[in-house]
Amino acid sequence: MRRDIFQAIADPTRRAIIALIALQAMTPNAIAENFNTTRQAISKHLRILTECELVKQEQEGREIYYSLELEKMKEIDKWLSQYRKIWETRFNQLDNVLATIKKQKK
Amino acid sequence: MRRDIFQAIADPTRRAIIALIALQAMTPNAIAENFNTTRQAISKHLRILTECELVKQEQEGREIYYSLELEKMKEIDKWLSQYRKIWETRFNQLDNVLATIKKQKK
DNA sequence: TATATGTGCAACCAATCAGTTTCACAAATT
DNA sequence: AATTTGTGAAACTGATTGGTTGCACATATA
Repeated sequence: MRRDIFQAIADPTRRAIIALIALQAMTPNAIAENFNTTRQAISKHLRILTECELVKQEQEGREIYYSLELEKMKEIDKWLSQYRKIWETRFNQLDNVLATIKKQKK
Repeated sequence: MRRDIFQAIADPTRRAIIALIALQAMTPNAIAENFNTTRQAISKHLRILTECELVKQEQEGREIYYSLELEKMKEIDKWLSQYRKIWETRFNQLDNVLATIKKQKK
């Protein structure tokens, strides 16, 4: 099933999961311990995150380790970059204005 | 009303609105012309975007101009930066590995 | 082999969401 | 003064969401 990354990161619990598994892979049970919900609710969140490939799984015996797929996070960065370009340009323009003012003062 | 930015950008129509008004302020009518929905639906999206301060309004007679609040977009960038840090570190680590391999070849 | 453990899936439910239609109202135009 | 134009708000609707409970099933452990 296709999934939208932006819709995936819209939920605060899912963002917290992402933060948790960013540095080390974790099992659903271990992840669920950090939240005030059932294991099944976390399992559903993990399914959504996996479906949009923000998270990958690795089976190890009966345990499944979930970890962050950083490559996919870059897609958000890519989307954001078009706006970053704008605010950097505006910042430079402001910089020029300030430089001009400074010059005129001299 | 408080609003979550991530929930606001989850909707594809709202992301399209953001893209539209990123470079120039626009009225709801002008924005709605670009979509296949009613003006009222766009009005609702604009309300949500305004509530989380991703978008600001400027009244001009009976017209209201909506434009992007770049400052707020930076909050997404800030959230993303913790993960950018990780992928940059990993990239450098990979870089070191490659450098070592290259050295050994010599 | 019997039991415990780790996990995903399906069915259900209340809440929220995105959209429509209808209305209200102020500012511009005739 | 009457009409048109630009807009937001309210009420309603079907779809989606996040959560729960109950179940199934494979892998460990006793």
